[in-house]
Amino acid sequence: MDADAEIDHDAATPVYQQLAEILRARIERGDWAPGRRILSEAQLVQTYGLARETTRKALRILIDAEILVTVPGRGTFVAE
Amino acid sequence: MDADAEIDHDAATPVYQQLAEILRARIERGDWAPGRRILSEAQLVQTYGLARETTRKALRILIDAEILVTVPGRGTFVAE
DNA sequence: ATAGATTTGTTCGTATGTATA
DNA sequence: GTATACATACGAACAAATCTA
Repeated sequence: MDADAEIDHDAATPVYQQLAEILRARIERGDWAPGRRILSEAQLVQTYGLARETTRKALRILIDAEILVTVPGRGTFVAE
Repeated sequence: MDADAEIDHDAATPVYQQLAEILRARIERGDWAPGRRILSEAQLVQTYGLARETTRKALRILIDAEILVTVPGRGTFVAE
């Protein structure tokens, strides 16, 4: 999945997996350095035109992979 | 929506839309004149028994309609 | 002058209901 | 029937701006 790819609602791959791969690619590309805060859930919802739950499902994948860390009230950060 | 109406959690209309209409009616009735500060979010939460997010969603509708204006640290005001 | 309270702004956490593929 | 996706709603915490004692 390319970092600049857009969400394809008709694709066989679930939307939340697509978003997870897009974000993973953006992090690998260096859009956000380790320790930096990425887009908020609300911003991701707006940017990619998805529901919040779907966005969170994508984030969950990267959190489980220890690529991201979330901090309540602060945001979501690239793991260091 | 009447200015004295109460929130109906079982109605088809979302709660935040109900509150927006109640507040719109109260403003039209003259509960607060243009330029005056309305209830704070915390007071609205208490008065109508809603979550803050729901209250803010109602306010957002009236802000987008240019009926209300918010000022950080000061409050929410009727547009002039 | 500053410490605390108030108020809006932002953010993640959780749960439920509905619709669709 | 299950997984996916969206919308709504409540909860909790942190932050910044403003006002007051």
